[in-house]
Amino acid sequence: MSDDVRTAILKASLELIDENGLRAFSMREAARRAHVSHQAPYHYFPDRESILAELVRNGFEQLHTYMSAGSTPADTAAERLERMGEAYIRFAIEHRALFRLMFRDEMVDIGHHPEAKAAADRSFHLLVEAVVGPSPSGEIADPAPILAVWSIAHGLASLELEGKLQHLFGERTPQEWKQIFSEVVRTVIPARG
Amino acid sequence: MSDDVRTAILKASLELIDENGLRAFSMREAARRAHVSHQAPYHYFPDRESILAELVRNGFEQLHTYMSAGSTPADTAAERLERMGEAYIRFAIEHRALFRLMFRDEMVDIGHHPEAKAAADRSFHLLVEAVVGPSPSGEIADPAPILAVWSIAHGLASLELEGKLQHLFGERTPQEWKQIFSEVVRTVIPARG
DNA sequence: GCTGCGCCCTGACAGTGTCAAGCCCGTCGG
DNA sequence: CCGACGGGCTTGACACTGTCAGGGCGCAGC
Repeated sequence: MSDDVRTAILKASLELIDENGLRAFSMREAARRAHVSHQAPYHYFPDRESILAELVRNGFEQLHTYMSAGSTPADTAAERLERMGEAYIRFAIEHRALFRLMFRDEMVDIGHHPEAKAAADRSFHLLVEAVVGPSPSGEIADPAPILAVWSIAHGLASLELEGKLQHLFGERTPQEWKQIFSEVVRTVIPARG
Repeated sequence: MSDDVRTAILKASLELIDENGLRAFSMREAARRAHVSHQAPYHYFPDRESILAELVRNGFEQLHTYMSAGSTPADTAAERLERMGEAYIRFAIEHRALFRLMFRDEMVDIGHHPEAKAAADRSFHLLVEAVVGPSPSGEIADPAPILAVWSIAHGLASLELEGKLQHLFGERTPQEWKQIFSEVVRTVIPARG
């Protein structure tokens, strides 16, 4: 039964940040929405950051799903990269608050939360394989091409989420943005050796 | 005289985030460091966000200095872009907390602070000119090439600041990172038409 | 029948941003 | 010379936060 409370707290926490941004999350408000006392969350999580870390872990698992859905092995490497970049950006836009949380290390220091870190590593490994081909060993000889595709996707997603693009390029429909994103990704990705 | 208090509060605020991250900032602690009461800041700023907005404005002015220092008109366009990207990333690394603050719209909503927005726009205009050449009119026909160079620089800087690069690629010296950054920037930037 | 423990509660504390009100002192009009 | 005024800063209070301390209730096992 008690897992009900745990999942209710997580659900309430995610709703809070989805509805009103990262600053809207508080343990006491999450507890209120889960209809438990302000101390009940401490029975399942050692502290505030651990609640968020669980959301981050789930987030990276969802991101993994997005990215792997976009990469069927039959295609060329360039096409896979393009679809993976689009999937990364689509995830960011469809889960705005969660994406921000996943990359804000002053809110969740991933080094303190091994399960979240493991999930993040799995997503990252998907990207590495798409760039350099299947490589079971974790070693990365040349980071530059991997960084190039990751940076472009992450940079675009970040600038969009922080409102810099609407702000500077004017309002556009989501459809138009998708078009522009594709163009940018396609412009840049074939450039790596 | 009273400007002394104002600048002392700003100085204390910047020190706080520099020393212990964005979460370390509080009005009361900044007031304490400025040796004034916890309400003195309200005499100069309407609220907490306005203090941070002033830091953001100063930050964008510094970023503008970094970027324009890297673009002397005699060079080729590609070289200018490369140096500007490096300057952008160098600014981020030399002012980690400030850079984060400048791009966190849930901490400072730039739309509510016209002076900060104006400073941000000036930096942005520098980038636009470097990509499409001098264009006094604010109109941007094709956002894709501008977005490409901005995203790569912003993505690299963000991933570095959030600790994702050390974390996944291992520890490297700042010198090595600079080398890798240059390589990435050079890989990507010539790719635009 | 007693003990222990999982599960959840109430209560308290220091810290926060912000509203309200007051105090000190230089300036200025009469 | 004196009284009102207002800029610059203060103390006090409020609701809210995360977290520590401790209690109570119901069930399992001895």
